[in-house]
Amino acid sequence: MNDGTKPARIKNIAELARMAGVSAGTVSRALADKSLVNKETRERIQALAREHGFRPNQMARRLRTQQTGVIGVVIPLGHERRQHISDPFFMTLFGYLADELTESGHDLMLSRVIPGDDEWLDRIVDSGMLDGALVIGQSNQTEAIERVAQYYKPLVVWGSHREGQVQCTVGVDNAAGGRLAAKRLLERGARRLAFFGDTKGPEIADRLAGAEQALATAPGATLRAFPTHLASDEMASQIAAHLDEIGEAVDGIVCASDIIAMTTIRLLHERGIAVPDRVAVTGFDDLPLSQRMVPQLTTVRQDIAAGARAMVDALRRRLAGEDAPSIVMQPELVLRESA
Amino acid sequence: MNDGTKPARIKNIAELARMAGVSAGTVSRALADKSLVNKETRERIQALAREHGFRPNQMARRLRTQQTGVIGVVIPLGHERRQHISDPFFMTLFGYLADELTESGHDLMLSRVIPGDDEWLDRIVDSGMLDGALVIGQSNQTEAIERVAQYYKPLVVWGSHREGQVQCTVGVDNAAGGRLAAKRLLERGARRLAFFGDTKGPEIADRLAGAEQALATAPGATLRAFPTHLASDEMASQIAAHLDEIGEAVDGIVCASDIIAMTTIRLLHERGIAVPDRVAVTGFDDLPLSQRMVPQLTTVRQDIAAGARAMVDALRRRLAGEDAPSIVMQPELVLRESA
DNA sequence: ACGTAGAATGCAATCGATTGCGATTTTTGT
DNA sequence: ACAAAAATCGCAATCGATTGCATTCTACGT
Repeated sequence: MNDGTKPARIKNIAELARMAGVSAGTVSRALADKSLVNKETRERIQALAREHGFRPNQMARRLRTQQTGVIGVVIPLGHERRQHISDPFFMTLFGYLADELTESGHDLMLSRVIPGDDEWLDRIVDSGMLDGALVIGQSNQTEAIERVAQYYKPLVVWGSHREGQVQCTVGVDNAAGGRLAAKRLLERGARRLAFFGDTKGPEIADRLAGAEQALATAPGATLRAFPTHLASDEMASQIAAHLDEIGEAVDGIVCASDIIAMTTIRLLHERGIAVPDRVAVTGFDDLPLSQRMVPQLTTVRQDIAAGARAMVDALRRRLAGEDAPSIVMQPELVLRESA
Repeated sequence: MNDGTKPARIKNIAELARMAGVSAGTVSRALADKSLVNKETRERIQALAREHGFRPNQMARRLRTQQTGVIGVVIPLGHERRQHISDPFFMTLFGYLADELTESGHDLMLSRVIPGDDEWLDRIVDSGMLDGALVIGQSNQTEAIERVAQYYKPLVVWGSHREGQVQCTVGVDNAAGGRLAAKRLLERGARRLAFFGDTKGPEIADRLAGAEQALATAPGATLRAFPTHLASDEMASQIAAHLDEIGEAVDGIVCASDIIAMTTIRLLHERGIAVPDRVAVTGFDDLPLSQRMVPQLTTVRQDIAAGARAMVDALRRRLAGEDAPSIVMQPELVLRESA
């Protein structure tokens, strides 16, 4: 700004080397601060680089060193095309993952998946741009993931763990979570339950299965499942339709996510149906917003921060060549006002 | 699976070339599906590649072609270190950006910024890994961004536009938004206003300034600003402290974000203070959740999807060498229940 | 049968940084 | 003062794909 001689832009190490009167190799070593090169020249070169704002080309460095420092975060959109990525749960998990990964010096590349393609994950992990990959949610792509997991080690998946599975998953016991929610409703005296959620992916399917198991303890109780999307616009109208169909016939609703629960409560409120007095509602996830709403949400807590830590930890181990096993976390019922 | 001869893993184009009995160059062209190579050999090579699951190394391709197909999305954490990234507004914007960018065939790399460093943005844009960069929020880093914008063209920033600024920004007119919110409260009859928000970044500062301007139209009205963080944990206790300090002395609150508004309403509810009857509250952003809460939030709408589109559009123009100007969108007051 | 347009492929340079190894200089030991 | 050890530094190969240019081969016209 204050001196007219703006330093010429340097485009590569060779050029800097010429300016400094040394070889490219020396510059490379100097910039890496290796003790192999003389302290004085090292500092001189570093100063020169700083002065000209030179930074070595990462692409070349990565090609040569064969490691990228980049972790891929992949969100499969098997069903529900749009807006999935805006889902607060994924976003929150993603945020924590970003925190953890940047902390350990990794960059982070986001990929959404083009549905209808069979080799999406292969393409991502074989691209040679990634040191490892994190898959957020299995959607309906469990087999595709399983296939890749057989040959690609540094891969960790958020989702349900099935017996005999090769892929390393981190997630809560969704069935247990479903049981907790339904049990709570039954204990409050509800007998005619509904389940709102899309069971095409294994995770939500497990939650429904858990809720059904809980019924066994309460003779005469019933449960009916209503497919409900996560994409926010359709969700509201779908839920409205469900509520109309249900009428007075339900006194407890197990929702597959906090967002569904939130919308359900709002729609019940519009219809003048008191929550939890006439109908009790449970959520799933325990997002931050669930304690900020009115009424506060009774929900099944997944510890997202802990989950993110576990995923990154497992990935780190796998990057180091160890063999990290799957982790199944136990969900926890958080009692608040809605049920 | 059904045949024991698992195809050997191919690691580069040269190897595939040897197998196919052609040169590396031909393989490269065949994989790129160039008509320059004979249709038969082309298909033979493609089939061979598919069979062995070979995919060319992106790092090498990018080094050679000098373009990465990757757009950096940068979130500066000038103040408020932790959890900023989990802020729903940023996350929502980020989600839309991801949608837009993947749609146009770009990958997307996320970087959070190490505060206290002066050259964070230089490091990112000079790394040679990015075709362009999107900065989400200026925080208190406006000067650093401005400096980089002077030499790095493919850069678009979400935030406030100032006169004479080089950086290309996309954002709403925050002052106008602040005016809208305050005006609404005043029209409802409120006279003693409060503003909840952290004015260290230019965006929130503009909102406060706008609210103050609106006071001029209402003689005798007052406004007091209370610094309020966005990071969710401290926010609640800060707001609680503000409410205690305020007591009965306030009848309208302009909140700098929907999240702040949501928490404020919840805390007012706990204290038995009716919203909007005793105290009216406005939000800012119009996040999806603001229409899902009880009471629904009266808020200043930023069209996040349109903003994301505008950012990507400006970036695309800049990548093509054109000179896209800043965009200031007009905010819109959404009347619902809270004010 | 011969020259030549045109199609198909090979050759080798290139992108920019890293690094093993050898060459040169400086320092140390006696 | 001389040999040996240590400190510096340069050379050149390497990572893997792309691409301009040269070369070979085929086919066609006359």
